[in-house]
Amino acid sequence: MSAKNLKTKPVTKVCCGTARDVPLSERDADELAAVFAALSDPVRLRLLSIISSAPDGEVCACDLVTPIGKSQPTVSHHLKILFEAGLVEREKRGVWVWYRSVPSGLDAVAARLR
Amino acid sequence: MSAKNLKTKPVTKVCCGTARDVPLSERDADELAAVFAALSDPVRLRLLSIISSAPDGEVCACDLVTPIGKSQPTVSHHLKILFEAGLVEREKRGVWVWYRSVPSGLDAVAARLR
DNA sequence: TCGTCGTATTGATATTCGTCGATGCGTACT
DNA sequence: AGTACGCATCGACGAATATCAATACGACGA
Repeated sequence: MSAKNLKTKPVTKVCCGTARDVPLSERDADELAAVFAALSDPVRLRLLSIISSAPDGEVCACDLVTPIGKSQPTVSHHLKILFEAGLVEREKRGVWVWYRSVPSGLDAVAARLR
Repeated sequence: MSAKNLKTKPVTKVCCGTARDVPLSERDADELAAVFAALSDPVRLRLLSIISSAPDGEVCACDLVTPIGKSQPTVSHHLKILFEAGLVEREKRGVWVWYRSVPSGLDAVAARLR
């Protein structure tokens, strides 16, 4: 027997609830999970951290390989994942590619945790 | 040649910085990544959502299998991951196990995104 | 038009992860 | 004791992921 029968039926709120008042739809859960997946790797968190803490707000990809301590293809791979998740943006200037963080990307995630 | 040489050297702040002023250490990155990994699955996000939005603040595990639409071992597996990440707590009462969300767990994560 | 340099992509491999059937464990009821 | 039920664990399998060497792509300079 389900324990649900031992309690009064929960009242469904119609509108104006916060994120914690109504369960996530499967679609929303998929989208949120995709962003969290992009944040679930220590290398990507460190990349994002280095980029976000840059004095100029941007970092050349060439300056990311050494501090991360992984191969260039690996760093490029992680940067691509961050980019596709909307957490960083990139701009090619000459031979170099410069990465900037997208604050609204993190803010959107943080907002859904409250 | 590194692009770093084309710019003035960044000034290192000594204290009182926010999370975005100083890059994450590898240890911190590992810890943060572990929590994000727990949040990177749609099933776990829906479980957390259902538990957080419960009127009584707690949900019996027996009432989580059907809405999730996965097998009982799978749901149990995901609940274990949420538990070990410090995102939910559990209490066994008789035959049933009741799950509650741990708001401070999510708050700690949200705080590190700002 | 070469050759060089920075970056992205490809291919391959080892590891991790999500899922479920089967099983074990503990509790409650008869 | 014996049965039934809820939950966790185990074992196995397919899928996804992190990593790197090799290579391709583009832009610059000689």
